[in-house]
Amino acid sequence: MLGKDYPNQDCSIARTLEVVGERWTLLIVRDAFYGVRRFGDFRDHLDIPRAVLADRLERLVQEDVMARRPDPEHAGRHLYELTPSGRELWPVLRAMLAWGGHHRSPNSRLFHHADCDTRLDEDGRCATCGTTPPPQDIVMVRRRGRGAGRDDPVTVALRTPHRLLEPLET
Amino acid sequence: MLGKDYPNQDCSIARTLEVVGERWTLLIVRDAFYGVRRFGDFRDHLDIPRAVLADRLERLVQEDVMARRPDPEHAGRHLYELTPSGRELWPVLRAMLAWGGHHRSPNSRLFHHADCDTRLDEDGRCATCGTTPPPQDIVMVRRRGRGAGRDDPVTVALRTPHRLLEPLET
DNA sequence: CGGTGGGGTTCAATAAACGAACTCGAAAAC
DNA sequence: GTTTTCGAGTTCGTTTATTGAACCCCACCG
Repeated sequence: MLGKDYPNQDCSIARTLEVVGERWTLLIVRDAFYGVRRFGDFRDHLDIPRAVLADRLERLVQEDVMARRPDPEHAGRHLYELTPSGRELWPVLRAMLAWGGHHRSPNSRLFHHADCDTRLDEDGRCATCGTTPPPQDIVMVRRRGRGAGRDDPVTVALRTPHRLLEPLET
Repeated sequence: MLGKDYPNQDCSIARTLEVVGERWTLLIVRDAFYGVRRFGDFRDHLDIPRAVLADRLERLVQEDVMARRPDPEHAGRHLYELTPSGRELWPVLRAMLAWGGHHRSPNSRLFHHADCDTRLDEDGRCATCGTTPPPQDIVMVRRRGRGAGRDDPVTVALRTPHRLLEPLET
C-alpha cells in the first residue's frame, strides 16, 4: 500500500491494521497458528510471491508478531514462529472466521476443545466446560466432505486433525 | 491491492479479507459504527483520497456490508449505513481494538454498556450484567485527558459520549 | 441566473504487488 | 573434491493500486 500506516488516526484499530492490515499478512499469521514455520511452506500454501512473503515476514518479525530463529535441522534456514503477542491475534482471526462462515461460506475446518472434544462455538467457547480455550488447546479437524481442493504439502498435512501452534510436519 | 481476492484459499478468513481486507476499508466500517454516514464526514475524519473512499463505499455496498440510500435532508446526496451483516463485523473491530490497545497504545475511547453504565472488558462483556451487549447498546466515551489531536467535525462530535450506530450530528 | 459547496469522477504520478529470473549457501550425489 | 540440487531469499521489468489535484455535476442560495 502507499503508506502502510494511518498516522492521523488516534485509534487502536488503526494501530493493529498498521501491523496486520496489509495484503497477505493475516493469512500468514493464520498459517502460523496452523503450525506452518518454513518459508517454503508458507509459499506453497498461500501462492504468494516470494518477495512479498519475505517482506511480510520481515515486518512481522520487526513488529514482534513473529520470531525468526535458525532451523536446527537445516543449517542456513530459518523457522518463523508466533511470539506471545502474535498468539494474541487469535481472537481477530476467530472473529473473521465467524463472519466469513456466516456471510460467505462455511469454513472447511472445524475447531474443537482438545480437553473436551467439543466443537467450539463462534466466540471460541466450549459448551462442555464453559471456557474459551487458548490456541494451543484447540484441535483443528477437517469438515466432512470438504478440503479436496489443493494438494500442496501443507494442505495435505492439515487433512489430519492438528493442534494449533503445533509444528506441522511436511 | 493487486487482486483483492485469495482465490485458492478454501477458508472463511480469506473470504472475510476479500470484503474488508483492503486499505481503509475497516476504518470506514469503524466510522460507520461510530455513526458517520455522509461521504464528506468519512473523508474529513479519515483523510482518505476521495477516489479511494468512493471505491470502498461502492464495494461495501456491493458486498452487503453497507447500504446507500438518499439523504432525506439533502436532495442528491446519500447516506451510507451498516447493514445487519455489516453490524456483525463488530467482533472483528473489538478484537483489533483489544490487540492494539494491549500491544501498541491504549485506545482513546472507552466502551460502556448503556444499560449498566459499566465499562466493557476486552471481550466486550459487561461485568455487571454478564452479557455481551450488541453495538446499539454500547456508549463510547472519551478517555480522560485524551482525544485533543484532530479538529474535524466528526472528531469534535465524538468528544461527547455517543451510542454506537446512532447517527452522528456534525 | 450566477455563485457556492458537497459529492463524486478523471487523470498523471508514485508506490506496491506480481512472477520470472537470478544469486547464494549448504548438503547430497557422483 | 567437484558438480548438482534445492531451499531461501533478492533483483528486476511489468501490472495494478493509491494518491492528490483538477475537474464536473447537481442542488440550493442570494
